[in-house]
Amino acid sequence: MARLKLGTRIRRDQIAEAALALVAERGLRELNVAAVARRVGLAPSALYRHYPGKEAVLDAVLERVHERLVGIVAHVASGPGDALAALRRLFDLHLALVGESRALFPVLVSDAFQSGSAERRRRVFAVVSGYMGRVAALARRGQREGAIRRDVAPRTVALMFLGIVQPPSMLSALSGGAFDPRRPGLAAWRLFEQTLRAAPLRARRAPRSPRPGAVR
Amino acid sequence: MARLKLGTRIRRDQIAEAALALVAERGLRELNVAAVARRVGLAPSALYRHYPGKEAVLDAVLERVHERLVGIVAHVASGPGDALAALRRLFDLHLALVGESRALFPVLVSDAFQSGSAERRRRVFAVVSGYMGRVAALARRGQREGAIRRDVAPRTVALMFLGIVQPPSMLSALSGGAFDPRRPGLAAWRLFEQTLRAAPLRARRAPRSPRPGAVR
DNA sequence: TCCTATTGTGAATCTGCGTTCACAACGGAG
DNA sequence: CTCCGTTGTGAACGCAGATTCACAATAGGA
Repeated sequence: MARLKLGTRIRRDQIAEAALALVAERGLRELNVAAVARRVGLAPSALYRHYPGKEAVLDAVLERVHERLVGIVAHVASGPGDALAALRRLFDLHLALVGESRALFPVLVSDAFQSGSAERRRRVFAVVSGYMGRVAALARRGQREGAIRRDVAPRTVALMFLGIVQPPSMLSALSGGAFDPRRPGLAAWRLFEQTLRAAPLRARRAPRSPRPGAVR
Repeated sequence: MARLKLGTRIRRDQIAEAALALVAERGLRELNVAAVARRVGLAPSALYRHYPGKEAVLDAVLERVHERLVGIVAHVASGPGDALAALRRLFDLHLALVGESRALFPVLVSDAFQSGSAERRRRVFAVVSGYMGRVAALARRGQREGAIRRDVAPRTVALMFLGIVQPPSMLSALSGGAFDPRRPGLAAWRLFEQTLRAAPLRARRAPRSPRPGAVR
């Protein structure tokens, strides 16, 4: 083994990064301490100098995914155009991520389903709802800008956004890449986008009355 | 242990049923041969008289879930009303199932993500796309009936349907029941339903020309 | 009733994996 | 240069769970 000695701050980073990459490349099944250690260039036992155990490593991975998701939304939101354009970019980014990282996000959610630990489920739940909260905020901005109809709750928009992204991702990951999520995903996206825009056009005719079809 | 001796046909059924129930109640983590055998009233070793191994049991469970899904769609499709009403019932059934069976379906999908076996992934993929195919067929019927707009590919409808159902299910399962999928799910559904109905009304004005907003 | 294939049992085995431990090597502070 | 806390190592331990095996009990036909 490499006899290099590094500070624990650096090692923690390396280990989390290696674990993240392993999950992305080979799935959670392959995530054992031995594999992570090998990837970093350490003996398995060395890992315990920097993390109390495997669970803690997984927590660190989850934390990274969380940061990544938050970062992506922030990046997309700060780009040009209205909120709807930002959502579209988010959609593209999401599908691209699935292609290169083997549905890392669904994989972590999957783990939460199986892990007996209620604590881990709570954490994953927090990450997902945090993400949805940010998407909802983007939707709210879109409503203020007039790009998105106002008779839909921002949370509903976020939920549906997730619904547009998730199934294509899932199918792509399940098929091992044989199923290309771009095409069917895009069709669903177009319909979604069209739906989000639709109402304001009609709303101009009857500006005030809360129409019976309103969704809240 | 119960000294009862039964034919292998019956035992296979019992074992698959017990495994299915275990997954639904406690998740995949708890699905070990010992637990399954205990539930059937057998010693763990007896299980191997009827299945070659644990993998085969899981396959049988997947098969049952497949049958159940197909059955649900068939049941819903044979009910009263148009295809849109049937889809609505399917939506309700799905959410109800999540409540009582701890997101059995996502759990199996989750397993496929983690299982190294490409064979299992293929099987789960087949089940999911089979299900989607049937939903698409329902959507096609809806288009023939005039209940669903015709400028959307049936497969896109099926994909979006899955997208409407999946996120609420996931959040509910993750939160351990604290998150009630009914309310936000229903809001998304209403928007979805409204979207599916919308176009034909506008199409009457310009019956022929493939409008630019058409989604295929 | 007896016989035999089938089904059931408990103990033993095997394996993968997380974790611990006693000891060695490193590297910066003094 | 020396010392000591930090980091790294290989071997060993413990455990959980799948699988095997030699043997016992059962059921149904001859």
